[in-house]
Amino acid sequence: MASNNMGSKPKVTIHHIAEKLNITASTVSRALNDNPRISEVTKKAVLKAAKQLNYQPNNIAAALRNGRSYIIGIIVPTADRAFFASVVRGIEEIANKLNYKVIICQSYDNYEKEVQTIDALLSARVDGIIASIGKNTENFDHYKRPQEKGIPLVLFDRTTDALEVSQVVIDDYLGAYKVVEHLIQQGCRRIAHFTSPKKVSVFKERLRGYTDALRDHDIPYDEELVIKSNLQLEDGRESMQKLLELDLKPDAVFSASDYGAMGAMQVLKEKKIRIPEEIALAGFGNEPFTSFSDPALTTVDQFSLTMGRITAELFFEHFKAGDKKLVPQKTVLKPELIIRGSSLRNPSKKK
Amino acid sequence: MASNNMGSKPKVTIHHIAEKLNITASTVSRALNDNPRISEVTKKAVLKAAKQLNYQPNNIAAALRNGRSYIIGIIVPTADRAFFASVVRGIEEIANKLNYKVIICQSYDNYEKEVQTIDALLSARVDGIIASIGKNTENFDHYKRPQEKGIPLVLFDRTTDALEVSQVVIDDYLGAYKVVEHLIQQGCRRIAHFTSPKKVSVFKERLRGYTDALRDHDIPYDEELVIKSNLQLEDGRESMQKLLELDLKPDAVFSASDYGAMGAMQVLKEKKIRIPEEIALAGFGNEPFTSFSDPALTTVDQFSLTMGRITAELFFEHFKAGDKKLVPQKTVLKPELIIRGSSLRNPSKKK
DNA sequence: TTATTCTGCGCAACCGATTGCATATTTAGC
DNA sequence: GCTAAATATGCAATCGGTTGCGCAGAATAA
Repeated sequence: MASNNMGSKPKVTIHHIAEKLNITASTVSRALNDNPRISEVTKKAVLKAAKQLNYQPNNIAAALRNGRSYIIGIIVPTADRAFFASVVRGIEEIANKLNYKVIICQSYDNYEKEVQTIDALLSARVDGIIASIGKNTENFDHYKRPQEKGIPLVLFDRTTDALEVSQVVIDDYLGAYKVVEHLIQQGCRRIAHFTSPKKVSVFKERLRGYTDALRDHDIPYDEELVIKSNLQLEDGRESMQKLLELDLKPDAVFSASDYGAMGAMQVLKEKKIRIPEEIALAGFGNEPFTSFSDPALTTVDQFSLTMGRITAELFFEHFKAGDKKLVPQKTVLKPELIIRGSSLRNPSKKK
Repeated sequence: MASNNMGSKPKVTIHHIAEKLNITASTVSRALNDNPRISEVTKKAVLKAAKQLNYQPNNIAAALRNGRSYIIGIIVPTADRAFFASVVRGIEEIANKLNYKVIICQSYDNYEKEVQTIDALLSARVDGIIASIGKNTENFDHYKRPQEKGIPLVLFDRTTDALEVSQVVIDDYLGAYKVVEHLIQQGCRRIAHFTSPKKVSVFKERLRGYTDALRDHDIPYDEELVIKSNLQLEDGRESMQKLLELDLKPDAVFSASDYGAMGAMQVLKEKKIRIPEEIALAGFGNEPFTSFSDPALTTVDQFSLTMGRITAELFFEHFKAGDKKLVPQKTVLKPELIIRGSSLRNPSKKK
């Protein structure tokens, strides 16, 4: 009855189990792994002894021997934005089912940090990396390193075609196109757009969707309606104010981020400009708050949870393929336009 | 020039570096760790060779040898709620500075999953665990295991006093008290409260704050004004509807969660009941969306980022203390009342 | 009865880095 | 010029499982 775990670390290993049962560690190891070459009797005895001794397997030792850690690394710009948090959740869900754990790393959109993180994950001997590239990253060499080391890499959302890797993105172009088309259908003709100066593909694609939709509906592109900023709440406010100073004011604003749209909404409400009658509003991302504003914000849903799951699944495909490298694959998810009060000029339609 | 990393795993180890330089692995190891017993000349040579060979340290091997993984495990109910995401971010920030990585695990408020997670983290040989207890957990034995194994554990937010562990919480009681006091000052007398039936301390504390504030201001406690639910958006809607069916309707609602409050707000707006004139509203948590609603929601900020940082710092204190176990310590953060339009009946005050 | 195939388990090397304890070579001390 | 103290590096064990190979004894086949 007197257990001798007095200090702090009992450190029970398979050798202790072996000793207790007068067998070898090999047998214990095989028994614990349910190896068919071990008799049922022995297996039961081992399991029992393991429980009695309060044995805790040491994955580190196993990982060293097998070269497999059962951990995958995730790199996101920030973990506290709803979109990334959901993607991470989706990834974790799938990973867990396969007995994998995930390490979360945040790059904070910082290039150096991103490079270091790759290195750290490689040293931690993760079995693979799933990442979303930081806003300020323009050189992608560090993303080549995992592949050189033979560990799979999959990118999501903020990706690049400069790398030969599989990626999961939503069709930002299509999402933006749908938004603008919808605004046009609502009767808007001077549609402004908030975009980012950064070379991030998602914003470039949204801008392209915007311009193409205009063109396809014979609406001239007006440069002064396209405002570049960091797309945060405060930026949205400033951008909206700039627009209101124009001689020819817009009758709609499509922001490439929900935060920017919220900023615009605040300004419009302060100035008692009616939404959507005078100026319609739409964002992108379907952040949770968009459904709570008044009017609720029209936006584009990115299926973040789904994106996480699909990314993880794609990752494991590559992982299982192992050496016989799969051809990089680009999965494009269809976004969904969420029409809400901020852009719906004909509420009578709502029966 | 001809590198031979043709297959997939070059597997460069310190032995290869040693071989190349005609020294031993011991020396390489010491050189890489900047051990003073190694000459500068050798160190430089080692570093150079390491770079040439594209050497990647294997932390797993080091972890096995030193019994330190430089990884800490975090258990949260869900990673995609703003509050937890921010706490995680705060923890990660501090951990990273000390060269630690974090593994995120989600319990999904599921007891079994929580137990399994503890076990998985223990097997992964994390250097410590930081956790927030799931809603449905009523037996805490699994949280005793890390301590038995000598690895530190710190709890945050959803904690329990049934365990001898350090914890970081906000003063839910005080936060609730302040909210109710504020509502009373705004002239409200029939203040309803949305709470949870679960045995989670945070909700019990908020309820206590509510009742005490009423008592201290000589307002009778009315049981029919306290509605129990899961506190999500839909629950908030239902609860609000119940309240509106009362003979004596409330003139304020204090929800223990922002989501519940938003649900209530939706119902009130649909019924054209003016907020805050007829019914004032307040939530708890300062979720990002609370500032975007119209009217913006009065709520309580929990300083989630700060909580994460403090939790991590407390954790590392314990970690450094090591065997000489520190006395469990409870850090209570002061929450901040954020007064917004949903409860401010005297806007003239806003100069 | 002898040859062959299973079964069940032990032996020992291995994964890659770390470190206490030598050992060899200088440098310093007197 | 000889011993003591540094200095720089090597040796070998260790962390805790895992696994290819081998070897008994039992079961089956011939």
